[in-house]
Amino acid sequence: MRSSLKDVAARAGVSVRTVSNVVNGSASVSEKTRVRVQQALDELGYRPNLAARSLRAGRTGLIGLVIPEIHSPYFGELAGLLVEAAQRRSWTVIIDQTHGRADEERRLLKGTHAPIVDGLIISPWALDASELSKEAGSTPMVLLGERDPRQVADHVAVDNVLAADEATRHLVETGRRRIAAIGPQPELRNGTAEQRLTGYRQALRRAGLTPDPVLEVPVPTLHRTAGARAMEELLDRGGPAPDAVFAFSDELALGIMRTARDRGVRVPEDLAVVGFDDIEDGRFSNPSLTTVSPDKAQIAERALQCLADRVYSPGGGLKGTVPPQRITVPHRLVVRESSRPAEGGSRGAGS
Amino acid sequence: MRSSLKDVAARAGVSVRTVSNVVNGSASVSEKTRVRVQQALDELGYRPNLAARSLRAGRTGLIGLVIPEIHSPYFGELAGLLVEAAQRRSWTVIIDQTHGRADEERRLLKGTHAPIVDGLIISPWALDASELSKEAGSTPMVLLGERDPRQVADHVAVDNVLAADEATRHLVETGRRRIAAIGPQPELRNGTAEQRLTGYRQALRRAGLTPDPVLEVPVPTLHRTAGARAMEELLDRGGPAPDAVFAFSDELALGIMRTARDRGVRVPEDLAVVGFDDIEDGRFSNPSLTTVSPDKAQIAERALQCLADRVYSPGGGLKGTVPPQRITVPHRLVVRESSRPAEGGSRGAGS
DNA sequence: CTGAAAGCGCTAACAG
DNA sequence: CTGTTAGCGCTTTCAG
Repeated sequence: MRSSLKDVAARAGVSVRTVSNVVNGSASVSEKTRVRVQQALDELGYRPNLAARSLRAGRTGLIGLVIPEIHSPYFGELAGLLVEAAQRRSWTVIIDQTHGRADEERRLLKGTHAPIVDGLIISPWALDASELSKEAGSTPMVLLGERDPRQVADHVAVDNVLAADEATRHLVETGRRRIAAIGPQPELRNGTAEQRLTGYRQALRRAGLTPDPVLEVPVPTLHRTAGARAMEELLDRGGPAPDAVFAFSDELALGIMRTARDRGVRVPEDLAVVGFDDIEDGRFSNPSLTTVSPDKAQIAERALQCLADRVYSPGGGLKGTVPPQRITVPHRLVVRESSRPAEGGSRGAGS
Repeated sequence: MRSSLKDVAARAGVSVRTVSNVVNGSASVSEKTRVRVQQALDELGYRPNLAARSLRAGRTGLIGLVIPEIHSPYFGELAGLLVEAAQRRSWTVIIDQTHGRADEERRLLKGTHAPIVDGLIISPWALDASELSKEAGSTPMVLLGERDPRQVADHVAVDNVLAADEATRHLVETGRRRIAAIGPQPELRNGTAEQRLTGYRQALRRAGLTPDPVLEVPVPTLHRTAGARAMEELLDRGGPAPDAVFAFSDELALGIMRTARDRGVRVPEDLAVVGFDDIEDGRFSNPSLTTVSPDKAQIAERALQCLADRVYSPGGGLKGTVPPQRITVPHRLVVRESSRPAEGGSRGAGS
């Protein structure tokens, strides 16, 4: 059995109050007793009981991270960064996956963990912001990469329109003309794909090109398989082949490159490819992948900052007095082999 | 403010005891009062306070997952599966990363979360089993992929010696003779790399080949970069070039293939490559990667089963009466393009 | 079938 | 500077 404050107090011949003070440094304790108590603490291997502490404090020190899937490279990297940022603030992270399903998003917000976490960070796919905030009740919540017209919660995201515009412009500037967009997800309530589509079209128009619906290929998921399949579709449609693709995620892009290879389409000579997310695979793929790189560390840091602002402030709850924030995190375009102008072929390491 | 049992009781005009019974179905309640209480419950949107419940029960419903890094593809996939398996048992998972550092492994076991979790699943790199069990104290613990001569804790792992043997044999059978092993990690206390090396040598000897120390390249980590660097080293050493590589992880293998490409070494024609882990990237890489595929779902399931056996049994603690188990999970060799006999070239999808 | 009350371990208000 | 004690919300023993 683990020893409690009472046990330690008995052993040190002081009251629990004093022991508590020593443990937390909450009030001044005479050096003599402090040493004695510390010794008893060590001897008994005292560890505070978190449940009791939470019950008292009304806070658990846990925050929930709700994402579509842990094993996806993008969310995996993000989750890792969030766990570390949380650690710095003495928070512990509970991770849950929704697989992008509405019922799971709903369940995780209200049912399973809402009562136990101090706050939530969620990357929603199926639910829109107002429904999310309804489910979350009064638990402070930060949305990742979600559009929220009515501003009901805090947001942290890159400027998706701008980023997609830059990616597309890069393709235009390297001489591409039939630029496809693989990644729109009409069924999702998440605005991300929509924003990237907007940026893509915007860049085309600015370059004097007309967006062609045939070149906009929707996908059911952002996985490699979906990318591979979408590319097959695109090639099978007949008509003039695309000479570039802007993929809404790196995973899609990797699937696209796989299909290209299977069909004898050379990347980047015949087809330039740009992805989004800057996952590690893309740095080592063959060819290496040009991509939009969001500052993930900053996403993690700012999201936690938002939560902290609410959890530790009096009127901080979601329905409290702290106004919802919209935080835009920087991104940059990383050019690698998959979109290099066709001069040196595909051989050779990227810089 | 969230409503408590007392609030509900007051509203329904009954005692807290009765409300508690309705919530938990723990004793029989007359239909009439049950309905009345249920109504009060709904009206107030009652949610049990987990902290209080844990304080009472002495259990938190949380389990800790301690892995080197969340964002690695292998651990990401495993973490996802564990979270789901835990959900089925009404457990919630806390994930922490050690980056393979001894101090982090120690800290996470004893300091930060040990007091709050009901059990631990750990994939150790830096600490050996007996030190781990010392740090964990009496918290039930399951080790993933770790050798433990003194059997101080439960284990779940594939048969690494056998798996490495099979992978190497496959290379021998497709006509390779100078087979390198990239992945030994002498500094790590984790026995995994060592076991894979044993299996590799064993297969070579059985085929009448003599293990050559020059072909055994140690690595500092299991990342792509380390693989790329190790391959460069191997090629720069001079002497006859290897015609195959057994990499101790898929990530290493992907780095190796990257270097091969940069150096003009064709895979699989000039160099066959086999990895370990069966991560998703390997299915979409160019060429696709032959690998040893451990049954990850079963690893997750069995690990949780072990924990459940201890947490829910009277003498179940780590130092209790339940004897430590050693569970071996199945694996299979998945042959893809990277090790195909050099006949059809690298073009064409793998089956 | 239901009520009263003890107590899980901790913190903090109140005394001394 | 330190002891005493109430009470966080819940489960459960003991009565009725």
